[in-house]
Amino acid sequence: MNIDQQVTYLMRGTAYGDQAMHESMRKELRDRLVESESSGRPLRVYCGYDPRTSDLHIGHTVTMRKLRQFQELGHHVIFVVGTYTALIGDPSDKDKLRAQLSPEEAQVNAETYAEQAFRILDREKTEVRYNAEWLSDLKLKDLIHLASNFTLQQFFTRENFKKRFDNEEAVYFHELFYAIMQGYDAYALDADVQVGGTDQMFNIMTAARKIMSYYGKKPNIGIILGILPGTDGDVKMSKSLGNHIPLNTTPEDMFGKVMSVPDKAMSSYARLVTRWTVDKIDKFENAIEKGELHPRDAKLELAKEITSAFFDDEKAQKAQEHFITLFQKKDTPDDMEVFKPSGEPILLDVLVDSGLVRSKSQVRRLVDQNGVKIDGEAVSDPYMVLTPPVIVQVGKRRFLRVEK
RNA sequence: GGACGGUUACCCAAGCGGACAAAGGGGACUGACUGUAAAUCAGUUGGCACAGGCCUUCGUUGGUUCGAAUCCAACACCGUCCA
Repeated sequence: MNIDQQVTYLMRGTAYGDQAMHESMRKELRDRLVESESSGRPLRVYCGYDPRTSDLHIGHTVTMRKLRQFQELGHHVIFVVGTYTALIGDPSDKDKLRAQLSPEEAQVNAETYAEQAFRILDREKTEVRYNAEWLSDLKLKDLIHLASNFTLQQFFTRENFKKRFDNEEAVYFHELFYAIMQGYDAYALDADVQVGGTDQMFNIMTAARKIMSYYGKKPNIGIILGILPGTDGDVKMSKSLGNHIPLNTTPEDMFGKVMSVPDKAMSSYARLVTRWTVDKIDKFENAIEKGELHPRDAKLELAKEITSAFFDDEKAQKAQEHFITLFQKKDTPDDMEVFKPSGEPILLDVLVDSGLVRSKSQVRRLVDQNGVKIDGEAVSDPYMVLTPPVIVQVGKRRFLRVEK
């Protein structure tokens, strides 16, 4: 790739919400890439991750994929685990105070976090750092100096703080440190580029750049990426909103969850979580728009790519077949859980004992709603005695093979 | 330190002595439909009991009352304002 192609590649999926800012970042990135090429010094690229959770979803991987791209182009990637910033909790994307995390919790999460990240990043080429390494050494006077770069007005023009302030909700003093600490990370790492979501705009574009200039460094370039919507297609993917696609799941589940994303969100998914090139994405979108590609087939393609990116081609292929048998042909899947009842195989007990349904009342409701099928036939009596081997289906996608 | 306000099911939130297993919304689940687990429409959403019914749940503990999510007291936690 030549420099301009690299710039296009690296700017893919970015969202600055402001054309001028986009242009200036594009230009700075280009200059820095040129400089790197002539000096032979790879750029130092980093992104920080909050170890608040260890259960990653594909929304978290948007930035990782971007880091991976830098890696492919030969730059140095630093994966920063915010063990120290986690003591505060990023207030950026919340209109509520976040719970603080103990150092022990943060550490445990951090390890599983990094482990999952290597499904995307090249382990050999990734430097993992914990920001406690440098932040815990800061003295009060350092903090005072750092803080002197910011005004309260800057913080309170940020929407999330302003909203809380106006609603007379608590805004804690320590929350203001978050941006400062993150800015210091960039300085301590001597970063050329910092990657983050649009919710990190202030932390990256204002805090980090200011602090770096303050210490006489060249400010880092912000690669601000769009936010991946959740499976509802509207709001940011997050576990607490229940619209997430976890990384630690089966290929079948991941495939199905992508299929359940509304059509309107397909383009965000294509840009943010696939390995497709800019060209490929353009073609993909055009084909849908012109009606050459059926939205259903487009989504199948998307789901397959995404599943394959996190697993592999073979598993993605299987997941797709599984999906088609189950939902398009409405057949039963090949592999399903097997349960061997201990006593008399009464339907009600089998469903509860096998863990397929939570309670007996729930089973009765499902039976009333025609939601329970035995070998494809809807059941009306929850007390019926099964004659194994038999296949019990609950709803559309829960199956159980009952054997003797 | 003072003055208020809050704590309700998975989440948000109404209820302010009996009609409360507790409105409404979100989520989730089921069915119909379809292009999919999309959209739309309908239903379900504490547990046990084949029904009547029983049991547990409205921050905690105690009290008032025939009867408490609702009233009182203490405690815990959360918040706002004043100092």
